[in-house]
Amino acid sequence: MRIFYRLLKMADDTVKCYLECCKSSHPKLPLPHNVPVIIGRTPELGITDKLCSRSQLELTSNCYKRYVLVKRLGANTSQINGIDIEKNKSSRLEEGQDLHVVNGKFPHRVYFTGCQNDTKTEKAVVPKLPTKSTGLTKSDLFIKQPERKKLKVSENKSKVLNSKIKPQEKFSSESVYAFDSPSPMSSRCEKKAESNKRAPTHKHWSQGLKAAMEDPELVVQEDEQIVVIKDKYPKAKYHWLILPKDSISSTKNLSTDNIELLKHILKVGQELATEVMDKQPDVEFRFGYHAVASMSQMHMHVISQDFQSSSFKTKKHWNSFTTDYFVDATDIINELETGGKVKDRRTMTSLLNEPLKCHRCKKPQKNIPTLKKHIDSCQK
DNA sequence: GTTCTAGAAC
DNA sequence: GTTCTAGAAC
Repeated sequence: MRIFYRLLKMADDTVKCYLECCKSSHPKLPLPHNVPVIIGRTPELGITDKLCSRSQLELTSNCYKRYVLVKRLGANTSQINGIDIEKNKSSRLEEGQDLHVVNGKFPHRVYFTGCQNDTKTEKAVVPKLPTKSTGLTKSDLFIKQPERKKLKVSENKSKVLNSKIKPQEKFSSESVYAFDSPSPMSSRCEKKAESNKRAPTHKHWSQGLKAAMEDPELVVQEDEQIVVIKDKYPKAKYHWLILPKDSISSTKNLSTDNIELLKHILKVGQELATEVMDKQPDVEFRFGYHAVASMSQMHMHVISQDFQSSSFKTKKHWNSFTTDYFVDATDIINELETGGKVKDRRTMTSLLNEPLKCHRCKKPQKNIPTLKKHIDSCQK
């Protein structure tokens, strides 16, 4: 037991957790290890939206295991990576995941710093805990936020990094979707964490696209609004993803403000497809979004309809691109233009278990190998 | 999202 | 026996 408490103390001494506003609307908020911190419609967070409860969420960090438990107390929904948190239930929030405090608004993230000796973190003195015994208020938790580094702005002109479009069968075997961007921890602490299997330093797999967006091996084109990447596991001869540079975790968080962006994404996708079809008129493309995407950071698929790829392996792969689970980009745009929001499609996940059938002739298929043979020859 | 693998299906 | 899949783990 003593060892257990010593380990907990070590975690508390060396790793600190902070809640950061993605829009920099307020200073970062320390989340002391294992101490529930309540956030909501308070002056400290700058949230005035009445749909947000004053006690919307209870956050309890685990600095040792590097995650935060998020319990929803408020009546309206909160989301982690676009997925609703049920009332009075706790969901796990990991570094890099998006936490929307209410109704897809007020994006925040958590991060963990390394040790106290780390020069990047030494200014971030963790205040005393907001317990009744300390008598401190929530505002006591706020501290001065270091100035953010300005990001480089891309050139205005669309930049084609790899204009020669080839079928996507020869990708690097490097793990592109594994998190590999710089950690805020110092190298000394990285080594320390690396040696501790129970304190993983990598981000959740669902954050892999964000790293992929910065990988020159994958990026084929970009402009000031979007990035086009090759899908690392293409499900057809041609399969790209187009992602906005602004942080938008899923289609569910879209508003009418994003209509022009969505039209731009579609236009870029259509131009890519046209480049292929000019040389191969028989190649067909679709442009769309998964009803419920697994990977964070909204992305539109540009995918040829041959489905000839060694990465296409499962019923889920097939149904995600050939049933209504694949939502045409034009449908998403229309929904925003007519209703101001995107339909909630969470119930559509059942489509992923539908029996296999050919997307052209609709003939049922026994299994994946049979389906693959069939679609190679089916002309409808 | 992928990988791995036990057990079902053949 | 081999092939295939679904679900757990990551």
